[in-house]
Amino acid sequence: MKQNDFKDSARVGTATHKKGQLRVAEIIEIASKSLIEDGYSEFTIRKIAAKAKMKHGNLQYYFATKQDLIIAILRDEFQHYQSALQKKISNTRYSAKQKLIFTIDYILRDQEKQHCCVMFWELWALSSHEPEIAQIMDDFYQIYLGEIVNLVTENNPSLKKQKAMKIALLIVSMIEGLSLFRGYNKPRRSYLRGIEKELRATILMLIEQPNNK
Amino acid sequence: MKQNDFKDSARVGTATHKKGQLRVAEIIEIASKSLIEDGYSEFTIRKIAAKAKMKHGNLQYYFATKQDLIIAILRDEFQHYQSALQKKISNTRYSAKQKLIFTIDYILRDQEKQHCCVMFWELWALSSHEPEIAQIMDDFYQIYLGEIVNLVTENNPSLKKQKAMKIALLIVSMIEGLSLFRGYNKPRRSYLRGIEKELRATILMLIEQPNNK
DNA sequence: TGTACATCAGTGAACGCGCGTTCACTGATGTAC
DNA sequence: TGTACATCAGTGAACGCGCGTTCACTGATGTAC
Repeated sequence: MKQNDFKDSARVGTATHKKGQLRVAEIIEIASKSLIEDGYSEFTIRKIAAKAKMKHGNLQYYFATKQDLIIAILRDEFQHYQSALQKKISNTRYSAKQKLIFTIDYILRDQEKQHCCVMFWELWALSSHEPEIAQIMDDFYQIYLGEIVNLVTENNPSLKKQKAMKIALLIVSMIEGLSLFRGYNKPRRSYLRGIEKELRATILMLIEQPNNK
Repeated sequence: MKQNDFKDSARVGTATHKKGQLRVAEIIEIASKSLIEDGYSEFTIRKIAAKAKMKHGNLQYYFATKQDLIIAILRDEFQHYQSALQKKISNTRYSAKQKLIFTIDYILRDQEKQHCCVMFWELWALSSHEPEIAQIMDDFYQIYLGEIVNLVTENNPSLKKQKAMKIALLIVSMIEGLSLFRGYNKPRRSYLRGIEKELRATILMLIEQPNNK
């Protein structure tokens, strides 16, 4: 069997043996780190192979094209965010309000990390020219929004569904937009001091408003 | 005089004669269009020169390096946004509240355009690895925020400065974040219907809250 | 436990290509007199 | 108005480089008997 039969199959990046699986995970980790730290213009098969201390021919045994690799990274990354978020929210030890606050705080803490910020910013930019990446982005935000909608209705059951979704959308927009100002490496301006408290208060205000639809 | 004396000077992209100035403007326009439509990975000196129907040697007479060109595009672009915004806001025919609403609506309308969306998304991504671009981004948002702070305090003079700035920051974050959901080419989900009205109401609610700092 | 064999993992070399940049040169344009 | 000359604008060819991808091949590993 010639190697490019492998490429043509849907099994790209999905090794069957343990060694291969570890290798795939290793490549994804190193490649995503490289993307974050060096930026997309330094994101090349050859540079990543070098960082992973392997020949680039070998890297391409696992990921036949550069596109396959970047897709794999993003899929992996946002699956992690998704499950971390869901795990946080499904924790039943807390009241609805506590869960809301804890979730916001968790996202805000994550948002300060280089890895998280840059990954999202790259996702947003890449999605405008790569349909497959746009799909990953859409999938992620549908789930993210869905979780926030649940938190919103749990905190104010009187809200109609459409209203709750709009509120959730504004909350998520506000949080994502905030990353542009308080994310990694952004200047620490005075008005950022206590912005988290202000954000929490605004979110609660949004949720607790009477359903005047 | 050798040509690269020109490159070394600070006059890159600033032709002295009319013909050269027109050429610079033409290049910037074509290059920014190219960046928006084809994406950053297609953004090369040679491709842009071809689109401008000139030899790439000639393009490099005006912009000595690729970096110079992208910087010039972004500077030019965000200067336009800035002056358009300021022009909108400095219009004194309207009341404070009208100005606020009109400004929000103006930004939201702009946000639906491919050019605007993609330009911002590229800016956000590029700024995390290019200090000079990070500077352009910071400059722009400082002015943007400043204008919104003015609108906020005009609409509620009782707000203390730090509070007004926090409110402005949340407003801008919410608007910028919304571009991820209602921007160019994003799926038209049902909860997006009327989100503009919801946003306006939320912004007014934020501004009109008593100063309980 | 040993062995034969299929598949997996890794190597090394080559390919053609487009890239950014340099540079000597030419032709066009503006300006000083 | 004409002319000489400096500067501006544009050409064409070349450079070395790193890129993504291909492929024949080898060595390592797992599995069936």
